[in-house]
Amino acid sequence: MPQLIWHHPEPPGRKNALTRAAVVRTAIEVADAGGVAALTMRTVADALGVSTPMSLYRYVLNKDGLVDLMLDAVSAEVAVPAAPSGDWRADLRGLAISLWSMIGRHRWYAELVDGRPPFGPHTLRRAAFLLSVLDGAGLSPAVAYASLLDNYVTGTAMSVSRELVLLESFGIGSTEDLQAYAPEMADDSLATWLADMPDLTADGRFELGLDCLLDGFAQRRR
Amino acid sequence: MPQLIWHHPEPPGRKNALTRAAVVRTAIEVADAGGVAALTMRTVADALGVSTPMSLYRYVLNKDGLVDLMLDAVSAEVAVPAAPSGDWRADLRGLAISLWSMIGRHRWYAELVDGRPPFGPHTLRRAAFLLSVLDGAGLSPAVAYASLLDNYVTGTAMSVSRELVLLESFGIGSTEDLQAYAPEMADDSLATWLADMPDLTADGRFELGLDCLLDGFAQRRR
DNA sequence: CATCGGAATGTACGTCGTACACTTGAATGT
DNA sequence: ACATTCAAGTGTACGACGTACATTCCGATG
Repeated sequence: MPQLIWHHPEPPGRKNALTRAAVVRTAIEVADAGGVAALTMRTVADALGVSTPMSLYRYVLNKDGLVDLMLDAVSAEVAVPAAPSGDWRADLRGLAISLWSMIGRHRWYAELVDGRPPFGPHTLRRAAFLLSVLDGAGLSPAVAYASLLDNYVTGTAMSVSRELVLLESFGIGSTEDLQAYAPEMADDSLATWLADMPDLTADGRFELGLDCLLDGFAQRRR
Repeated sequence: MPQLIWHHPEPPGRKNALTRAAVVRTAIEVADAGGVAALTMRTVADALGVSTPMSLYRYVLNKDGLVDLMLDAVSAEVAVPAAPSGDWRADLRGLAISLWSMIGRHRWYAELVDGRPPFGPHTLRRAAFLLSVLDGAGLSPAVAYASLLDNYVTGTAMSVSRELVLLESFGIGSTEDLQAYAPEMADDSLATWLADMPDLTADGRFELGLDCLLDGFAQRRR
């Protein structure tokens, strides 16, 4: 049974040693800059100025622990009101958009979050608020709606983030590029694909889907 | 600029050699049985009975190529009607559910699909049908709605699949287990989490969200 | 000033994808 | 029928990964 970082308090330091917070902060910077692929114990150690990755293990238990801490650290950036406002739809929308914009700053979040148990303190606090809003809105079982919402946000974010990586690594910047990769796309309705693309920002797509989902929620209250 | 497998036709074989189809089929079996983690050039080579992973490279170019071929091969399992039926909602629902159930048979699909460009022939055929249904339904820009739908399906599948892995690897099977991992969850509304869980199948959650989304679509036709 | 122990290091192992050189044996030309 | 060719499969090796384990270093304490 794997251990979780939440059971391992940071060891007390004697001098100006490394800090768990410093390790996590640096790891986040590394991942922000280079994506999940760049997040390596070695790169983080290098960025911290320590000479071997082994130094980090004292503070973060192992790489999964580091990831858990990173996930929870950026979770702290999503705004969680103290109590439901009474307008369930605004609360849900705000929560989702806040999560979405946090992920925009830390694209690696969407790729990592589903791979780890969601037991960090900030994560739990946000989940508690979400459930209470849903409960107050008469949407039950609340867990179902909560996971719908979260899955929608992280699923869309993941897809967008991967899309960006692909566009970049394959250098697809025009219709011609695309046709070079997929000649079959020239015919049929697929040709209209890119024609619609320009004014379709990721944010626009996200909010469209979010509002669709919330419409569906509205029709299922009781 | 990375090459794509679609530009590399299978090399002609002289005797009863390996086949691209055999490699892909075996790789799918490996991934079905052991998940993404088990999908290794070496494990596939072993399963095929060849002695080194290098033998596969003649047929699949590299691991990304193998993944592309696997993704497209299982894409062939989702039923794509020849033409829209006239009932856009039924068409969309059918397409989404068909994709969902395919992913149920090949859980690795959701984890890999967003990491590769979607240019396989079956994938393109399905996309073309999806776009034509959306176009006929007056949902435009069709690409936006198409990606919403696909992201919803794969996002939910990914989340469910990861959830299963977590449940298994952490052995969380009861409320007590959960509390052992996250003591804070005892208080607040979080306690109700597991209480609702029992009769919440993954399929149920999926269809609930799908219908919410489609409700939202319905309100946006023109 | 000696010693103790926590902090950081260095080395090493097994895994991954895959580059590259090599062997082997069936199909081909005469 | 035999020699030649070249594709199919093999073997070895490299750099990167996570991380186990033993070792060194150095500041705080007796």
